[in-house]
Amino acid sequence: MKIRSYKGQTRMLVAVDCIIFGFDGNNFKILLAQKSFAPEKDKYSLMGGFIWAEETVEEAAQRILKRLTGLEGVYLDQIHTFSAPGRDPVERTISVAFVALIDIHKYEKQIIHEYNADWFLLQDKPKLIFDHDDMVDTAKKYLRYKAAMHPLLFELLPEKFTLPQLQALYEGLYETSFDKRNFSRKVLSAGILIRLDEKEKESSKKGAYYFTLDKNKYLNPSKDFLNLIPNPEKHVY
Amino acid sequence: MKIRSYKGQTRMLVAVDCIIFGFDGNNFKILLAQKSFAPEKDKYSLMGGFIWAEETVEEAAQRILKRLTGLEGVYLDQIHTFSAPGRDPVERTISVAFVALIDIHKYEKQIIHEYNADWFLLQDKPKLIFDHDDMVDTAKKYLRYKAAMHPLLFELLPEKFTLPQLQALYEGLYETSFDKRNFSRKVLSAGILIRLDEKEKESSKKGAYYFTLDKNKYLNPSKDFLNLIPNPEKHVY
DNA sequence: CCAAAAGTGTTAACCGTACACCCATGC
DNA sequence: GCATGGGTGTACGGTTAACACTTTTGG
Repeated sequence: MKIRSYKGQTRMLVAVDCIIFGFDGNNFKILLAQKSFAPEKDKYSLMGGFIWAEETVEEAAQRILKRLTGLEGVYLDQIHTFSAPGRDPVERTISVAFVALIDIHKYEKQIIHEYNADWFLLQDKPKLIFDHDDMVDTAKKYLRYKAAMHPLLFELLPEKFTLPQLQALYEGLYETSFDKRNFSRKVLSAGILIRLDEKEKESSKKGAYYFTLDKNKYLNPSKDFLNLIPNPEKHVY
Repeated sequence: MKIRSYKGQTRMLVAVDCIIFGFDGNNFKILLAQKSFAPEKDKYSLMGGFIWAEETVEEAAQRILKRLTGLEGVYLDQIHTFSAPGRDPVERTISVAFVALIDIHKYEKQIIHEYNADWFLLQDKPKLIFDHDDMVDTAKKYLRYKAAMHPLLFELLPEKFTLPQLQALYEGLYETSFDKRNFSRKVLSAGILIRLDEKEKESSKKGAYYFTLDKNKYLNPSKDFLNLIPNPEKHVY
């Protein structure tokens, strides 16, 4: 007997939802969409959508990000699949959650209004529909966990950035503050930054040197572990 | 306009697959099932199944483990969702992969033959159907990654175990060997083990003390990070 | 000249690793 | 009594973290 079909099994909708993080220089932000139709009209949700018949969940997430930000090749990590039977009251839907990290300056303008989307401070985002608040919690934990050892937060910064900006980014994620001498020594000893001659002069009289990522070393890291966070057990999970 | 249904979207099957690890005292093993029906007859696969209409993927994984091992409350981590459109040639199926850690001595007997299941040495498992080899690779990486900092490998050992057994377990996972003096100092300083008076005398004349987990401290770890692996960057990812 | 932020060096504590010998027992 | 595996302590080196002053320049 050859099985050519799986009879009697339940088919269901499969969606992806993206927790899109940005950093404005001082605070972590998250991109949320306001639903324009019932039954969730005016409520906020993550950016998401159903997956199509001929694409993977990763492709679906990239497609949705392209549509909402105009951006291709966004940094994406699949983090968890949410499957409670009642999570979408309309119809059973499984959702695969992704963390997306984008440079907030590049995409800010095109998005807002076009899709009813808005950046929110992570700490005062509105309550979201379905289990999207759980997804955001999971994403925050994931990001803290992974960033303690992997250099992925650079995805949130522009091409050129200063050490004080980078430090503010880490301090924002872990809601703590670091000694700047130790921080700069550590991050520079990782050997993935190149100092430019140019200085950023907006936020101080003296000006801070711009740095840029050494793409070779970043993409082929000899040492994937950064350890920028002292005492990770204080902050991670 | 109220939306009461999602029209025009593709419904699909959702499955779970479990990468079930065991440790026989010397080697890591993995539990595989031999398919008894076409079109994959005689080929090996992971333990899995479709999820039902009224359960989460976690519940489905527990249900399948209960059926195949008789065991409830097995240690389970959701690791990744596999969604390539052609991964199951019969019909499009999304699969959520789980790592399961079980005490091989407890469940060995009931399983074998009942479900055409068998333990294989991880290093010489047969080729598996679909993308199950990818799942096993992902699971191995996940386990190395997580075990470097979290005390989860105890799930693979019986109630009572010796330090040499515990060390062999870690050495097996990372395919390396550790200095036993450093290893025992580290693991004991974590404060989650209780030494019993009893000794294990099978594998040596002198006998090795049995230890057991301090459940309180294990379940409410003050310090979740073990750091049993020196130079994690050598071994992890 | 003063305020504000950037940049830089030293020291002490701790952690990680290497390393070697004695112990207990069954044969 | 000897072979086998179990158990233990020390010392060195590297890493981490704590700490304060000088530099630059716009106003």
